[in-house]
Amino acid sequence: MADLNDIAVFVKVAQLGSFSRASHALGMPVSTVSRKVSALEAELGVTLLQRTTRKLALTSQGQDYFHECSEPLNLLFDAERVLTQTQRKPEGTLKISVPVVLGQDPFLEFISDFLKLYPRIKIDLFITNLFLDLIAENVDVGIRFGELKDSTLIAKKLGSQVRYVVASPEYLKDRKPPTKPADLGLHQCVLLNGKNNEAEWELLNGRKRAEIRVAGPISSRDFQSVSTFVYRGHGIGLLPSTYCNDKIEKGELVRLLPDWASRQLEVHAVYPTRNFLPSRLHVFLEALRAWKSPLWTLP
Amino acid sequence: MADLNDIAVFVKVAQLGSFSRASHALGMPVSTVSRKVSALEAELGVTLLQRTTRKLALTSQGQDYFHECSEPLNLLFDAERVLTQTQRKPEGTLKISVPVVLGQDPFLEFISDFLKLYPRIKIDLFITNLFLDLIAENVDVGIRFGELKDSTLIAKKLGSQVRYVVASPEYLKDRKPPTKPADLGLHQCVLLNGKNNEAEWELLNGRKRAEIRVAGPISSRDFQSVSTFVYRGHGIGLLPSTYCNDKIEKGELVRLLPDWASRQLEVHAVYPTRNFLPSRLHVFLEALRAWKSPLWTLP
DNA sequence: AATTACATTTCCATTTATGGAAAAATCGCA
DNA sequence: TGCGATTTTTCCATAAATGGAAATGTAATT
Repeated sequence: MADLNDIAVFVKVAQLGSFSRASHALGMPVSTVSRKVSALEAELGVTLLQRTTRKLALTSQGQDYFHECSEPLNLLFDAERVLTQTQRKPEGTLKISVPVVLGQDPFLEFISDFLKLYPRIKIDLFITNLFLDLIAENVDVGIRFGELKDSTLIAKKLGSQVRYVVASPEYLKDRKPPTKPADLGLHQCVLLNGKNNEAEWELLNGRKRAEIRVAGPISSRDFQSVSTFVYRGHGIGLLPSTYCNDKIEKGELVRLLPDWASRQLEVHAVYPTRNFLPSRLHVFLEALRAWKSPLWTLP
Repeated sequence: MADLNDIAVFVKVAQLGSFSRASHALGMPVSTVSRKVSALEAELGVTLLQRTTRKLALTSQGQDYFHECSEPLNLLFDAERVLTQTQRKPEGTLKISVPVVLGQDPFLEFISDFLKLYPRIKIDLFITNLFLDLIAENVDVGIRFGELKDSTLIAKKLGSQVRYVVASPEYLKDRKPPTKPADLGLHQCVLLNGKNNEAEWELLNGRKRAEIRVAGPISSRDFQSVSTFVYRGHGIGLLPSTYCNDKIEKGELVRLLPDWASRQLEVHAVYPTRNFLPSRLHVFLEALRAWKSPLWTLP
């Protein structure tokens, strides 16, 4: 196939009816314009332009070819303009994947505020605990708790989360509080993502580690629900510190086994490697970094 | 603007989902494909392809850009295919300009035969004695009698024409035949393109030249008509030898002043300079060269 | 877990394209 | 008719692109 840049040059010459004017318009020397048009004619085996040093006319084939090529070239130019404009402006669709625990008012409010700040951005939100291959699923960014698996993604740390063993005074009123982790097995617990309303809790105390099988009457998939049931005395919970600290201070919750806590989880925003970050992703990451989430503490 | 060839390469990679397959399809080394796609991304400031050495996926912007560019590139490819196909096959429209004297059955029959031979060719015929600028008027080919003026045209000699002074025996029956050119002024003459039924005839006899003002009752614009009136005894005519020789041999016409004749006119096919002759023009010129025209003798 | 196969990226010698200047040609004006 | 202005074409030193080989990295297989 002919050199596409030569075609664009030819079209510009045909439009302006002059090699000189075309060279000005294209920002290239007249000698280059001349050579490229001649090269195109040679490649096609067709005379497109009838020319002397002072006169220029399209041959009938040149006219046909010019008409056939003008529109596609305009479309290509438009495609580039739209692409680069979108890239530079915070606009377009962001596909975001977050775990179910984030699918709550605090995060939804954050998203709402973000969209009010950037009205040209659209959000396509996946709230799932399933592992998503961000590249294959064409997801722009995900939020991940805990260890990261996919090393081809870029990770930006958002914060960290530690969880405490807590219960309401009401729950504890008629009960003997646990004095060691194993005692939890004797208690009703409110679970996050329990299986058959059972779960394994891993607790650390310095170098000491305990794994306890716990059970309870209620299991839910997000900390909002879980914490509400804990607050209302339905059992002991293992809640992020951000859900507890205020209430513990106010006496509305009691921290149990205070020397023990969950393993500290790192929270990251992850996204596929890109040489050029779209503006919309860039501003989203910045907003995310600044957000005081109830689910993690800032670094 | 981005390098259009880079765009075409990107589109092929996106289509085939592989640099290697794209390099085979495009007949270029994989290193070139890689570099061109990277160059395009750099120029646009956008990551179009998400890639590891084993995985390739379009970013959402890459997908959009791919969809925007596929159709225009196909259109450009089609335009080239149509152009080069038309160039190689005898098809398309031929614009032909001929003087009025050719606008007769013999030439029209020639054109008819030509079109039957090449049914895909179309003829746009100008029968005019006006001088046409072939380039400006986008005329493919013209037939010219006499000296050529436009040096930027290519001329192919078709033949030559000389005209004789003749009259029918019927006309001469009761008249004294002319014995020198000046005597023609005393006779009725049948004119070609006369003004007010008068014309100037230039006759040569070796180095001798005579210019005679002649007049007559009939003037017409083509040799078919003129010769018919001469045959029927309406006066003396200055007819192309090709119209006379047979009839002179048969005694149906009498050549007068046999030492004198018109200046010899060269007949050419002329067409604008072209580095690449369309097939349709090429075959037309060959047919014209081979045609035994009543208006000129072959070289 | 290690190795192999295969794909993409990078490097460098060679080839090709470019841009500026000069040559050539044409048209308009005096 | 001749000259000057302007445009296109050609030439050549320089810059950039290319293609092949090697390097790098990833995924599949053993």
